[in-house]
Amino acid sequence: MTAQRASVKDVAQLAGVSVGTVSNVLNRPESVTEKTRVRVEQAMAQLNFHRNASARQLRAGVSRTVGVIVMDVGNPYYTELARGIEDRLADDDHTLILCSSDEDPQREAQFLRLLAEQGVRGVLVTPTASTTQRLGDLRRLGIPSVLMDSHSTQHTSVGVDHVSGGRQAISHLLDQGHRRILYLAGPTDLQQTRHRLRGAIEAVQAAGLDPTDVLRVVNLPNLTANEGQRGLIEALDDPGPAPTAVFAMNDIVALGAMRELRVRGLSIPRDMAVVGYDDLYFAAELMTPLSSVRQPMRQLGWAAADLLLTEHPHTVFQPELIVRASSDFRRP
Amino acid sequence: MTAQRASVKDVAQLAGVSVGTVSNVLNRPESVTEKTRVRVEQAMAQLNFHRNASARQLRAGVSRTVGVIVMDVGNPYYTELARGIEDRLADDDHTLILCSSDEDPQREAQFLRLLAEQGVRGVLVTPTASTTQRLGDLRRLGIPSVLMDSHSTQHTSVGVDHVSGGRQAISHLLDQGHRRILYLAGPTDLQQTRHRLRGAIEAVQAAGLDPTDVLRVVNLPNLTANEGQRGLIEALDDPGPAPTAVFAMNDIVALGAMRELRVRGLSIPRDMAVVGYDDLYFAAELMTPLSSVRQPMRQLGWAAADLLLTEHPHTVFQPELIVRASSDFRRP
DNA sequence: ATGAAAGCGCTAACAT
DNA sequence: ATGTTAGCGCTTTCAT
Repeated sequence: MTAQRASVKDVAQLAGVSVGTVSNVLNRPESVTEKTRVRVEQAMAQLNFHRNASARQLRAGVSRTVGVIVMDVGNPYYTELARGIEDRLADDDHTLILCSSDEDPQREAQFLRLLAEQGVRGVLVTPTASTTQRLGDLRRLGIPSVLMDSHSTQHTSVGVDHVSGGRQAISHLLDQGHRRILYLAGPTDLQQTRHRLRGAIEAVQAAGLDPTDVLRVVNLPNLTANEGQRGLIEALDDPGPAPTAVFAMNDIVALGAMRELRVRGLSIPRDMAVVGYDDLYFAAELMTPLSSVRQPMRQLGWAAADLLLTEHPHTVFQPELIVRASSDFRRP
Repeated sequence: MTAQRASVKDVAQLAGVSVGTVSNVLNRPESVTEKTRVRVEQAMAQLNFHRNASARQLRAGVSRTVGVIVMDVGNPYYTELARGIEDRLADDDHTLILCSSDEDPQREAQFLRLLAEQGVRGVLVTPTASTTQRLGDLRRLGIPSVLMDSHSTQHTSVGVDHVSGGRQAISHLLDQGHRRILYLAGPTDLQQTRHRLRGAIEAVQAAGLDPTDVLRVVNLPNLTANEGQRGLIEALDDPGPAPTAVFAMNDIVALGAMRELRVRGLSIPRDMAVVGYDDLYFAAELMTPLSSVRQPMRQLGWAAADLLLTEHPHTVFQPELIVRASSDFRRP
């Protein structure tokens, strides 16, 4: 009763053909007589045959699996990205192993090793700082990779223009009359952090102001709600003039910041305006609907997978600021 | 310059030993002289050797990968579940392939086939209706499976007591004076849908009331915010007395329902109380903080993986109602 | 302690 | 159109 896995050999035997013919039915059905094909297929069904992917890949040398490493699977932003990848991969009958680095370079390295051992067809990564070097190792193993949500001259990548995103957010806040703005940023070794800062600085300069007067940056080690809350506390408890607006690295960080504002009885956006990033699906439904910079994550994922499979180059995607109540107030 | 993957053979050659010895270094390092071990390890490092998981698995017959199929990776509830699984698997050096069935039995079947071909060590599933039969096929292939967030006498499973969850939610609403309650449910073929309904009915009966008077059920084909909104529209546009409270299948459905209430200018909880399910991390930060039934998803995932690996049985987990503003109003 | 060799299931090149 | 067979990289006896 413990029927083990049937192999091509078993199928061949039952169908009264050779293993080569079974393989042909599997891979080149047109080269097989209708009659024998049907017979083999019946044998397969009868034995509940599933081809052994390990053996197949060992022989063929290439797998139909792609590794995807995102910074945080708990963040809907990244699952949406994964969805886009999956859409594209499904078209070519590939599948995906999804890993969450949790922004931890060690975990990331661990996963890269695992994926290399699995012999994946390629790797798609939203990189942490130290990623790029390790991808060189992979490439030397013949495993291509694509950076997502990031830009690199050394590696293929699909990117979003984070400079533009930062510029849009800060321009908007400046337009609303803010002159002291807190940037709740990620770690500085994250490209997104730096690019958005650059955009922020550009926006301030374009308004004829001095960035060092206007911008205050707090770098958070993790992009969680708790960290966002902690970052805001740190900034508010600091002596000196308090900021009147917050630009958060993502909506989850913004969520934490807004929580703290509520705890302190500060009104959003009158006492403090807030702009997030990613425009997650619940942004519009928060206690104060959250302004946010929307990114086309699904398309981005699609493009990344397409780039891996076909090497068609893709252009840089553009983010778009969505203004909602959390920043919709013009300071006198 | 196109250095291909190094194999044990290459390592053996460089180290001047046999492949068997290399394998021993990998799998039984204690059976090898310190001196040769070091030499082999150096050779590995020099060649950037990664063992080929396909070959390894083909030979060994078992893989260190576990398949996980959840209903919707976009829902943080399920990614939290996946985190729990991963926690447990990492302890035994296993990894996970994460798949999202999107509540589509066809997709689910597709993934099960894929996982079988990959020869995964086991499969963990949050099942749709038709799952259980297909798991029989897997078992016949020697691949064990564990149902999560569900209960079955035919399969190993780790469950949450959804009857209790439904009972807690409805008892609370009855306590608040509600006598016409809308249950925005999932498809009836989902066990969770049925169990929570049973709990709801028990609660109504325990209050000495007639369930058919009190409860109105709308089954949603998909558990999305848009469906939740649509379901509420359907119920509100229905002639006859409108409900005064909504019990939603999950927080995302609740989100959609609350959106529609806002569109209509109805006040939560005065005009309509809302209770969700899962207690997602943003539930407390919504426009009206959402009451919700919290489930210990991370522990559940941990238990599921533990069950697969060790066959230690686990008890049924208990949900807990968290009351917030969305239902915190006693009707006169 | 180390080496030699068989074989896991499959594919593809070659033979019939 | 179908059969035969070598070999992918690894682990695991069995010798030495």
